[in-house]
Amino acid sequence: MDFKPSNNLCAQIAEYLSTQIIKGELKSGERIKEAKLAQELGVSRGPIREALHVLEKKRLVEMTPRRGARVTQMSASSAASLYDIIVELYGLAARKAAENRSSKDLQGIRHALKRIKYCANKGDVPGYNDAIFQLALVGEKAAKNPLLEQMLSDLEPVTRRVQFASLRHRTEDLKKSVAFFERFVQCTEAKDGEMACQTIRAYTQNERELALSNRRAPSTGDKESRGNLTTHIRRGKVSNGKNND
Amino acid sequence: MDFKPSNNLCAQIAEYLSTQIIKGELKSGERIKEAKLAQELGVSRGPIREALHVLEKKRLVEMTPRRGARVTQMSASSAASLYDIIVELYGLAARKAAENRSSKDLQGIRHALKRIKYCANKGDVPGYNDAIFQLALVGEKAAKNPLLEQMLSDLEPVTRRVQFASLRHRTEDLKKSVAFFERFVQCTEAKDGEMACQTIRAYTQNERELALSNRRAPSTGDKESRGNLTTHIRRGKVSNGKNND
DNA sequence: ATTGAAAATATTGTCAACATTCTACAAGAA
DNA sequence: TTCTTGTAGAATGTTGACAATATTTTCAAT
Repeated sequence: MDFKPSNNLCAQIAEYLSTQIIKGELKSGERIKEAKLAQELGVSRGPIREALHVLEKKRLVEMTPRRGARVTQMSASSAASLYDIIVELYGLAARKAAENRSSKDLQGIRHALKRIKYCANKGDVPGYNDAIFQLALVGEKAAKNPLLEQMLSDLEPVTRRVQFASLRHRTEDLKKSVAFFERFVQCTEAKDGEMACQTIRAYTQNERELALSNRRAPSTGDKESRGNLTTHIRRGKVSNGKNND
Repeated sequence: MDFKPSNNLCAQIAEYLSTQIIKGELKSGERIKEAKLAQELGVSRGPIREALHVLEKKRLVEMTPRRGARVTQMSASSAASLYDIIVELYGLAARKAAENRSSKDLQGIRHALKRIKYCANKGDVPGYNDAIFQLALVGEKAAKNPLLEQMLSDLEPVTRRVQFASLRHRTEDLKKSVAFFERFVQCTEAKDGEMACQTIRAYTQNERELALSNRRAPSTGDKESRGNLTTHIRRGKVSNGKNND
């Protein structure tokens, strides 16, 4: 029922940059110059600046006072750090979700599971990824912990980035993951928080191993060679083509 | 060795507002108007805006697109949410700290413990609180997980706010906490991560009970009655008194 | 050729003004 | 009286310009 304000120029810019960083088109450690970006996007430096702050909050860029913004470095160790944390946080979320879920939450969870299975069978990896985050979303809502929900959603871009950087997700991996999710949903139906927590922890640990074992090229680029962008972001009704994220 | 750039006007403003919110001088749900603040502090709206974004990242204010910024609401349930999370996160930090600490880290940890005991014996509650966060700081560093370190330090203001909102910390509570910390340091010396984790989890759970049982008045103020401020923040070399945080 | 300082350039920090949108209050009709 | 609607005021979003600072380049001296 809540329509997007859809006006925030800075939110649009943040979204745009976020995608660029996750997909690796902006490389680790690459510098982001406000003036240049402003000119390229056809906006002023104010919104750019705010967008960079948003990305800093999501840990996709790092800003140093008089030194500007750089894309956050993604190493194997930082990926390990991330997984150490989300093992705990997703585990907590799973426990709380199983304990506190309403019947309506359960519906949403079952629906998300169905979608995951569908994509896994089809071998649709991007769809599968989106479905996973969809399940995470409804699960977080079911956990009835707003702060946790916010923290995990703040962490989502980094997680996506790590996942994108690892060329995993062969069909067999997908099938294995589906088993975890099925068990999680069973626990949630039974309101068995402890078991749900263990299941999701095991799943996340498994993800961790997969992500750490096969990673893409380091891509620690310092040069600013990146696909020249022609998509100018304008306020108003322009470039609102994709609203589903 | 790293001196603060210490120039950031917006960082100073954020620090100032942060204190105001933690101490309850800016009440829950109170609206923060950019123009008014800018005039009061004698600066432009730009830095105010950025400071508000920083506070949003630290979850002390909430910003809605065309609706401005408000001080985040602090209820009993949000305090519970917070503790659910930091039980996990501090537990993880404790385990990693015990496992990965260097001997130099151990020195810092022992030093912090000594300070905690000193303040607890003197009954110096503010000093005790600072000492606790000092221990947390060196512990987080010892854990060798930069992301965790950052997340916990982002969470510190909210934690301080919750602690301030609960009028606990009778001397007996302090003593009890000290016992936890002593055990934690023993575990860290022995590099027993599992035991360190359990200890800190138990401590945090205990803190949670204390914080939730005795809380101050709700203070859900909507009126803008607040001590008029005369401390003008200026850029340059003014108000650089404290560099150690 | 190398090193150092100083000028030149580039980039971020800050400001004041304009544009847009929300809120509140009042006036009028049912 | 109560609900709707229009207008005035206030607050935020955005912009371009100026100031302060970091980085790079240039040039001279060893």
